[in-house]
Order: sequence, then structure tokens, then C-alpha cells
Amino acid sequence: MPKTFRPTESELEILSILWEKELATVRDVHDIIYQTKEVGYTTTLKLMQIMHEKGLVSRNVDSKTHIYKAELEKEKAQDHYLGKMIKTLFSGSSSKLVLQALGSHNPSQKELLEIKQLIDKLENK
Amino acid sequence: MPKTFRPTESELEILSILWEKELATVRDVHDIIYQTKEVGYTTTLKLMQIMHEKGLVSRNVDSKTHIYKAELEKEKAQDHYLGKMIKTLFSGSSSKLVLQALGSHNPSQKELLEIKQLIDKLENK
DNA sequence: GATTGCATACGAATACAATCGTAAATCTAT
DNA sequence: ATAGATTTACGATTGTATTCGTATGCAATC
Repeated sequence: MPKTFRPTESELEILSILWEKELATVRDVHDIIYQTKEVGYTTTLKLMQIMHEKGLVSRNVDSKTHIYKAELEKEKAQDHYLGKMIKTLFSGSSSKLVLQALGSHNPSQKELLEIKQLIDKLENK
Repeated sequence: MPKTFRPTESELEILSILWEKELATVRDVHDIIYQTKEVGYTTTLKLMQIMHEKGLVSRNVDSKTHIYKAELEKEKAQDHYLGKMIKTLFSGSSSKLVLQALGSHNPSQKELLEIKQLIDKLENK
């Protein structure tokens, strides 16, 4: 894991694409970002170069077109931001966050079942 | 609600204090922030003035010492960031977020019960 | 082997957030 | 009413993220 934990907003966007695709070129990433945001190719390139310096991503340089890969684990980032959110937005209570998330982002029956099962497991220990 | 939805990191910190205290002076807010962060009084002041310009807070100016109040609803901010997080960190699935939150930020038995009750309610409709 | 297209590298400009110093206004206590 | 403390206002600096232009390299195609 990189020492510098601090993906910026744009870096997070790139990371989320890399988490999804596992491996990707700058072009791949840029094309996706470009769908929602008019930004130059070299901007995305530069960002990914900086992320490489920071250790947030690694890259394979064998061919001319570099292939990138996320180095920060998704779970690490999830925990980090979850914790932060719980602290500043939900008065330190994780269940408040859960209640709000369940209330306003309606999950399917199947998902609700999964959650119930986890709760049962947590209760019995 | 303010049009400019975009509290920065520091602004969120201030908002969270205002949500908690309902009403507060710059000094009140600063004293709390100062406990964890060595920052000058005028820095906090300036931030709150900017937030006022943006409409994130309102203030009563009757006495020399102004009294501030959050204008952005806590629930609005919660939903906003929750949605953002679900999108970029949890592949769009709110239940994944819930599972992760429950798993790594251990809630009490009482909280678990509350969550179960909400789930029951959601299932029966 | 010249031209074209697409890639990287990198400096520089721009934009925005955060920090602080200083001055002026107001209040408090002597 | 004066001194001292506390507050606001505000400009200026610093720091950091974002954006882009331009140079350069490489490979395929004509």
C-alpha cells in the first residue's frame, strides 16, 4: 500500500475505473471519463503519471502504450472514506449511515436478505 | 438550499460542528477545531465568511459577535456523499456499502436491532 | 524514407483552497 | 475616557489540484 494515502477527487475517479477494468491504458480511462466530462487527453495522462509517482497505480511499460493497474486496494479506500463519512456526517454512528443508505437508495429484496444474514452473524458472537 | 453544493473538506468540518451545536460563534467553532488542528483563529473566521458568501451558513449580526447557523441540511449532504461513494467506491450498489460498513465498524446490538426493523419495514411493501 | 497518427514526457498556466497578518471596530473593565 | 482584549474585514501569500500546450518518439502506411 502506498504511504501517501490521499487520492484526490479526480484520482478517485480514475481509480474506480481501474478497479472495474483491472487493467487499462490511458486511452481506455480517458474515453470513459470523456463521456461525462470534456477534458483533454493529456490531462488524464498527466493525472495518471502523477498517480504513478505517488504509487497509487503501477504500469507495464513493455510496449509503447503503457498499461495501468490500481495499486491501492479498493477495500482500503472504502474503509477510509466510510470512516471519514461516519465521523463527520453521521456523528460517529455507523448504523445511522446504514439506516440512511438503506432508506434513500432502495436495495433489492435479495440485497436485503444478504444484509439480514450478515446481521445475524454479527449478533451471534 | 444553496445552489453551490460543494463544501470543501474544511467547510464540511465546520458544518459538522454547526449541525451538532445548532448555533455557534466563530470562537466556538474554532476552539473545537483547534483541539485537533493547530490553525489560526482568522483562518477559521475567513472560512466561515466564505461559507456565508456561498450560502452554506447564515449568521445573526445583531451583536458584535456573530452567531452562525448551518444552512445546508445535514440530510442533503449525507445523501450527496453517500450517493457519490456508492457510485465510485461501491460499484453503484448500496447494499455493498452497507455490508462493508456493518462489517468493519462494529455496531452495538441495539443498533443492529434498529437496522433489522428497518429492513423488515422495507421488505413488507 | 517521408508522412501521419497516436503515444509519452514535461513545463507552465490556471484555478481553487487554506492560511495568515494587519487594521479597524466594538466591547469591558478600570 | 482610556487601555486591553476580542472581534470582524480583507488583502496577500502559500499550497495543491487541475488543465493544457508543445516537443518528442515510435510504428504503420503509403
